[in-house]
Amino acid sequence: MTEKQKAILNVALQLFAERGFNAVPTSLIAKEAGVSEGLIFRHFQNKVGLLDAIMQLGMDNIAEQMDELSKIENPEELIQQIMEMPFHISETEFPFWRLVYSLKWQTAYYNDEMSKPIKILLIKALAALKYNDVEMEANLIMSYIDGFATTILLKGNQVNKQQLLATLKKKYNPTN
Amino acid sequence: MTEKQKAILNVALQLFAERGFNAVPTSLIAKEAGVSEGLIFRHFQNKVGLLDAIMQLGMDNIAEQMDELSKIENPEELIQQIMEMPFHISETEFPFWRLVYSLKWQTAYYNDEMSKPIKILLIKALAALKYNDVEMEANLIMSYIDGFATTILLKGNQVNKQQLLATLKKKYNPTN
Amino acid sequence: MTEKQKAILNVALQLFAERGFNAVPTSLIAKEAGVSEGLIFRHFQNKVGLLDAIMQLGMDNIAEQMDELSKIENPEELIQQIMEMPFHISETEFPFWRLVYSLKWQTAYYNDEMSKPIKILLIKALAALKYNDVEMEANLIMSYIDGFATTILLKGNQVNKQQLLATLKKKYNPTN
Amino acid sequence: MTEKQKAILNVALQLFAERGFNAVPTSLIAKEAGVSEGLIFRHFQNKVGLLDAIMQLGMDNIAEQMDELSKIENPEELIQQIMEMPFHISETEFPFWRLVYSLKWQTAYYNDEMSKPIKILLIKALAALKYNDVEMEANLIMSYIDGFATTILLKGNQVNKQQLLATLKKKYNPTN
DNA sequence: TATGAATGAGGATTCATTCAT
DNA sequence: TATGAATGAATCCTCATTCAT
Repeated sequence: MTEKQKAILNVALQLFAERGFNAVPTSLIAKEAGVSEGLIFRHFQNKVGLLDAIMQLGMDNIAEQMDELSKIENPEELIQQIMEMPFHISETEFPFWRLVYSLKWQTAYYNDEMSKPIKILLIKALAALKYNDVEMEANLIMSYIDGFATTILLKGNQVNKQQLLATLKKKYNPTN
Repeated sequence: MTEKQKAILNVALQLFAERGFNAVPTSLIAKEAGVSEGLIFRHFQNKVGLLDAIMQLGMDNIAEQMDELSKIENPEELIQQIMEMPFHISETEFPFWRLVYSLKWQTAYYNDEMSKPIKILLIKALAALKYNDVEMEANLIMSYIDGFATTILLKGNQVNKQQLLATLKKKYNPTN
Repeated sequence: MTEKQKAILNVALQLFAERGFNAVPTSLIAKEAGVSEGLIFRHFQNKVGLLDAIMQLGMDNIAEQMDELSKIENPEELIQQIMEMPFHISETEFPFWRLVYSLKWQTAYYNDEMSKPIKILLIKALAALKYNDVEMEANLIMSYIDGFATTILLKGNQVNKQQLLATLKKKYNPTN
Repeated sequence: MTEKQKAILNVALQLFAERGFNAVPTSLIAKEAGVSEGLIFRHFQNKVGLLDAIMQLGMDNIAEQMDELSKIENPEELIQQIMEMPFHISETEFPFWRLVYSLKWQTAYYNDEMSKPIKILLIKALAALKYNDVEMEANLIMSYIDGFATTILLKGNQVNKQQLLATLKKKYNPTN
């Protein structure tokens, strides 16, 4: 991958995340990335192809994080870690996750591809803990996660992440 | 308000909610509403004006619900009712809430205007219960709400709302 | 049909006939017709839609001429008239026929839709004259017609049409 | 001429003949020929240069056929041979002749360069036969040729060439 | 109030062509 | 000789918006 390709992907991710996919013209991406508009199409076929490439890259990163999580053997610990995920999103990952969440609301694209692997891990851990309704409990936790992710991604530093997490930890106990 | 105005507002709401504001051309709204393209602009000035009108109408509805909530005097009961709000969104309100949530992700428009009155109510109730960090606790609950709203609005009937609510009720106790 | 629609159709026909469909940008059509480029697409959907409209109009005209021809009862006379068709193309019909012939060479579009009704008439007349191989004789005459049309449409007034027709008439006798 | 040059010329000829010069992007030629896009321009300067090279090659081939024809001393025989030319186009020459005929209809390029040498030969033969209006008779025959070429190049094997030629031979006698 | 023809700026995409390697 | 990344002008088309009726 050339430097210019990387520049396009980076700039497009930032802009899509900030303004939404449909609100960003390819001409702006080209300008901000310092490349000709034609180059976007040469490398990614069309605007959706560019989005696909961005999502693919992001999913590759997630795959690594998933690998880390799946190494955790204690189910309680695993559930805890999964619930804390939104709190550990790094600055560099913010744009990607903003994009993922904004796309959720446009039926046309990627709905919840992104969350499936997490849910599978969760279900395994919950089953190990002998929950009655594993599916429903997983839904509940996934909802929590979506809620925290929404707050953190949208409010940014308007909210004290560490304190919020502490409050959550006091309250939530997976085994009760 | 004429029948045609209502038709425009209805159709626009449905389409904006399904595809996102930017992805819906005014020409399509006109066609689906059975009116001329010009009429939209005569009534609402421009596309953003149409969105404003939709949001205003939605907020008027919420105001009524707020009035109901603010009549609850028991703070625990109030908190409970607020947390359950996403579970009580009626089918007819789905498009409006989908629109609200999708707009959250596009910095350009309405960020959280919509949630402020709820948060204020919540803070009052939490203060009455002598919470230490009222603001943080309110943030936590607002996150929960966003999470459940996301699940319910996006998954629709793929998820069993009643069961999910029951599971939540077992777990969550505002005073612990 | 508005004046502007007619202007677009006229200008497009002239330009397509002169330079070929693919070599004419819609921006040029708009400019020459004195309309905005958008109007072309509003009325004809896309560039091919514009071509379709032009062809449809032309075919409607031909239908009238076909009606005239089909009234001729004497088969020899009919064949004679058909063979002379290229010589009677009026100045105003030139662009249309140039377009028809130029499109023949681009497999993607209208191949010989245009000539079918003529061939059918021809076959009927030849059958009435008890030809052995009616189909083959029709092919021969259609080839002649294509040849004369090619000469007349491409050479314009470089060639003396009347004299050429006279020479042909001396030579060709359908019944020999 | 390298293999790659030949590949470019071959592929370009096929594509130009099938779809028309303007409808074929150089990128497609490069891809189908298995060469880089830049190579076309290194060898042929620009797209028109490529067309020129194709036409030149074709004309060189025709020159050979012209030499053969010009050896025929009997004028009646010569005229006969010229009229039969379209029937003797080999499969491999089809694309070239299709291209020649399609270009006739786009004023920008080669008009009838290609037919001039044939017409000269024809005029010589007709003069030898003491025709009154040699020019007009030549035009008539050239029209026939264009007509048969059109039929044969466009209808391909939908039409029985041998039978059509036989029918023509029965009918046409240059000296009547 | 309502229509729908018309506009023009801008959007995605294509394509001939250049150039560093 | 050959590649393929890169360009930028041009092309088809969309869309919010205006305006005469």
